[in-house]
Amino acid sequence: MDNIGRISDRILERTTSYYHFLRKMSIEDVDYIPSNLIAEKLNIKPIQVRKDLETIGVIGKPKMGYRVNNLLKIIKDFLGWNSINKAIIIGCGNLGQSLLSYRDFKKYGLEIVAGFDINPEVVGNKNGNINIYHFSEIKNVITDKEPLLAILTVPEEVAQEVTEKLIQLNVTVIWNFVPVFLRVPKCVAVQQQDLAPFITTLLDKYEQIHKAEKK
Amino acid sequence: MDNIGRISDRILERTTSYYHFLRKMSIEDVDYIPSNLIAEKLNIKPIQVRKDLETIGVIGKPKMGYRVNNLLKIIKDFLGWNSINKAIIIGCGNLGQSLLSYRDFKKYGLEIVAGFDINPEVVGNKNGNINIYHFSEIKNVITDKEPLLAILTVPEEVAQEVTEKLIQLNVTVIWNFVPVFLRVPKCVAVQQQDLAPFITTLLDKYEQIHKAEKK
DNA sequence: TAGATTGTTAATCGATTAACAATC
DNA sequence: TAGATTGTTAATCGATTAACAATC
Repeated sequence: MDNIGRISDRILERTTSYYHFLRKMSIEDVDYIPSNLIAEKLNIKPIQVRKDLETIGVIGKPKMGYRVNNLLKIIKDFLGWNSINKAIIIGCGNLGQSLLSYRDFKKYGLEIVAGFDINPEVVGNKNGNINIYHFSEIKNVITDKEPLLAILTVPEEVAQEVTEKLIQLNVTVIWNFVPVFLRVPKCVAVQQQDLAPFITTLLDKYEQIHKAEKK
Repeated sequence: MDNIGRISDRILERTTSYYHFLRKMSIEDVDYIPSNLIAEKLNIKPIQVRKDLETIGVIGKPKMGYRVNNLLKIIKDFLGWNSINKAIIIGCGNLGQSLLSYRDFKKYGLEIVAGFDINPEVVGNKNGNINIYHFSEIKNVITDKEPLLAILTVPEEVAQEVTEKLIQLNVTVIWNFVPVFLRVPKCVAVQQQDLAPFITTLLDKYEQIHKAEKK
């Protein structure tokens, strides 16, 4: 998490996929792995793997490849998975609940410390050991828990309003799962989490394969 | 959905965000909008907006900008949101259920036609009007409904096994929400849906803003 | 007509790939 | 030593940005 700073999204994505693949290799007790094997499995070029690993700061051994466990350690560090940041979830409907109960966020540097909703059927419940508070209590909970970021999973109609409340309470890092455009000042970091483009990408991949087969 | 075919992910993402923003403008009865206004709101350069719109195939009017409703129509078509593809969801735990109940997939070209699980508490239930079947029935249901793609939301341990079953049943388009590396033949289109890199990106954005403020 | 904004052509920048020398 | 694979330096490619002419 040091030398990040305008690292391209593409490297981050590839690095995450290296991680998943290497974890598999580690479980299978593979000790060293060469770039061309990683590349082959992930369907990219070996030179790209080597370039990425260079960026990440891994050193390999000629003739051997890279040490799997070393790689895993450095990747985790590079992706910031070794430091934990506190998050709250606003909106505990279906999606909010499923993120609340996703235990693995901790692996990826995130700890969910509270949920919020206004539905009386949900408020007061616990998901694991995470309390779901009424949204009106948000000020106190934020003062208490000091979360760095908020995950937004509210209905479209209230997304903007909730965002403004968050900013007012000094939560300026927002992971927005609502498919809606948020107006925020420049000091606020918003990550728009939209599933829609992935559907298009996936169907496009399918068409490409289809086309190639016909030839 | 015509001239797609190796359109970059970056354009798809930006186009989706144009869509959300323009929908807002449309609701506010804005008729024409110039590229520099879109750019300003989305924090990018006007020339990039114009280049993207050119790629998408929109024609604007000098001095006026682009007609919002026309833009929305063309973007929807470009992103393939006007044709509907059938999908099944494998694994109806928390995440699977929340995807099942996400009614808006239809807007983005996807219709969920069935869910599958092995948990007796879940099998036989309905989510909206979508049945959840036992995984053992998958062959019949696929024959019946003919889905193009499968959404994978199963536990890590069984992801590979389930994938192989799907391929065997000729479902070769897979949207994988399981943070695990899948081995598949080249004729299968997999979209790895990993949330982890977005956390890193978001925290990175935050740090960049922080750094900039200090100066 | 003058001014604003598009659309096109060219320049720049960054990311990917290639070539090859270094090293185990 | 010979061979395989890394790491480095250079070439290519694609995406972004700039400059400006076309047009309403």
